[in-house]
Amino acid sequence: MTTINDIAKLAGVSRTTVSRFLNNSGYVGQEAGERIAQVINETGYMPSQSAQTLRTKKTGVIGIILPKISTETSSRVVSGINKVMKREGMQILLTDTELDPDKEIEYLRLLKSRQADGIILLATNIGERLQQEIEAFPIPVVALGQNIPGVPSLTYADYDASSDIMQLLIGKGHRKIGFIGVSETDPAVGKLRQSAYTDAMRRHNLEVKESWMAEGDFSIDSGYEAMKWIITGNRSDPPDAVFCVTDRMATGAMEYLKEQGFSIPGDVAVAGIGDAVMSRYITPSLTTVNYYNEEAGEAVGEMLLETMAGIKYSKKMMHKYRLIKRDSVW
Amino acid sequence: MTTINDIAKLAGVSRTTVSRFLNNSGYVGQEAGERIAQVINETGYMPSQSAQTLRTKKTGVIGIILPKISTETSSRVVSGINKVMKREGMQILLTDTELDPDKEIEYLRLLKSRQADGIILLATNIGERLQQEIEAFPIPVVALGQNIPGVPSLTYADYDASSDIMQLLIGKGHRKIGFIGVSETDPAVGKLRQSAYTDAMRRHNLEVKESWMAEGDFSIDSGYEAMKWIITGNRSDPPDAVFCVTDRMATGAMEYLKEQGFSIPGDVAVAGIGDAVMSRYITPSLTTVNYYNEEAGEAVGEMLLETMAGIKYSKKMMHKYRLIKRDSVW
DNA sequence: CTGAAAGCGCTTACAG
DNA sequence: CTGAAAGCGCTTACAG
Repeated sequence: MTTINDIAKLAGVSRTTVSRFLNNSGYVGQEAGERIAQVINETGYMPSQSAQTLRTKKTGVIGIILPKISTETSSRVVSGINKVMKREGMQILLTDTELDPDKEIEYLRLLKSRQADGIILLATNIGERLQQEIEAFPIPVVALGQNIPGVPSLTYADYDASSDIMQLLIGKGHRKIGFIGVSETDPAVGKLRQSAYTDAMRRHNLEVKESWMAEGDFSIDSGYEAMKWIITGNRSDPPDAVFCVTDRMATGAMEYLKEQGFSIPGDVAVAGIGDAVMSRYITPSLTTVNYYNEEAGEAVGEMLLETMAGIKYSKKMMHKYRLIKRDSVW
Repeated sequence: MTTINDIAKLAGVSRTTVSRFLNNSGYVGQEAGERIAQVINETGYMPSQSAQTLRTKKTGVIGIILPKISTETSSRVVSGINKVMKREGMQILLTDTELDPDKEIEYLRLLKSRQADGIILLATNIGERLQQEIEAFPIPVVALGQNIPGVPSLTYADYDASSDIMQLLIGKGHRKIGFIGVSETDPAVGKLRQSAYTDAMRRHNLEVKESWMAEGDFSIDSGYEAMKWIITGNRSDPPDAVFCVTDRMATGAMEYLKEQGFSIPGDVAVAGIGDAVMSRYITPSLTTVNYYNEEAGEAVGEMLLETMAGIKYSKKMMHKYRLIKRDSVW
């Protein structure tokens, strides 16, 4: 590999001058500059990132910690983050916890060792240890999707969006509303969305039956199983609507309902959250809420940039969302 | 940041010894080792990657060049690659060309400057310049999805899979088969799949009507428009089946057909390629072929590892696939 | 306008 | 079993 020394020699100047030329810092004589430019061109020289990093402490890389790489939400978010990082000439280092909370800490450390300039964390839980780790962390961290104390966080409007869904369902006359959620260890998706459900039911004096509530694990299959469990357990008194905290689980739930001959939304209305592409094309199309994940990615990217620039206040923001009424709810 | 010098001082040894301890190279006294281990633990010390890289020329990072980040195929592939790279303790640097061929070269150079240990290229085209760039490239490159001359490549069985689809359609008695493809600048998806279509038609002495063939751009909408164009242009003699080279375009095509009151597969059978999750849940469910993208990602990851290990033969492999018969074809 | 020198944090012969 | 020293490829005061 050609180094800055080779360039200097070939151009007949010192490497100091080459460096100045490269970084556009300080004066470089006209003639010298031209010779350097030429040599660089001929050799296809590229400065060594690791040497630069060692000196400047800047890698030009930010790390993203994702719960799961191959998910529609993740890829939309990454796409948004990528958009702003590209603008800044920064690269992205992807990291995937596969939903294992321990890995969140592990990757935080890894990214530290790789000297990421900043980190975007899409946490699924926010335990003690995680918070401690971040507190003493030498690298700017921002969170997306979960509110982490002391960390600039961009969250989705989980409670509000869920309330809107419930409002819609109740407004349409549904009284017996089931719920398919996920584990409450996930504050945003698990707790918040469920609270919105129970709060809405109570606010309208509707019965919250334990047997109408089931828990899935984000997968389509788990939605199918959850729906099955609810229906099987309430043969005589099935719900007439079901709120699923995720489009994928809603898809599974619909699959079961259709198999069993329930008409949607005639017998049972169904609503989800997330606006997966699929939701528009299944039959009936799914009523859901769009979280503008890509824009959220951009926004959290900007937050990170600001934080990296030294703006230290702990910013909390909630991202916009939009209720999308389709055919699975009348 | 704590450095190896801090650790050495705190443990009362030289940094040479700490380095040996860290890398498990050469002898380290029992007692010294224990002290070092302790100090490292207390400080949470992590060696600086850039310093290590500068010395060893290994970054532990591989680059992936993707046509588009937020796509089901991409995320499956990345997930597979990630699986094997994680095993090797390597990180992934993601790069997204947004379907711009110039960026393929740009990112190749970028990854060179970042000293990626290897590169996996998911090209969409394979122009002159790209090949030249790779030829003189100092870093191992492998390709997925396209066969690049002189480069170890793992390709999908585009021709065979498409032929199978056509065989199925023809076997079911379809004679007037339409085609929705993509630009032929894409050798794999554009050319190969189309060749399989025209070859199959000719082999069975079926007419290949220009007006039954349309071109989309991978998007659902473009499938919709392509189908519309075909139907509109053939009012008196519409095809009774259509082969779409992509599930997303097939989804759009079905959407249009359903809107227009065609029954699927009664009036028009539809088939795609890719096995998007969605394909299983739309109505009717879509006949398609599964390319095992995640496994392909693993396989190409292994190919890269081998290439990095110095195995230089230009390996060409074709990945397995599976025809999935569902309800959009009788 | 330009260069010599120090130093970033490691690893690796080499010598003991 | 351990350490001193050189060097990886840069950038950045500093001096001229």
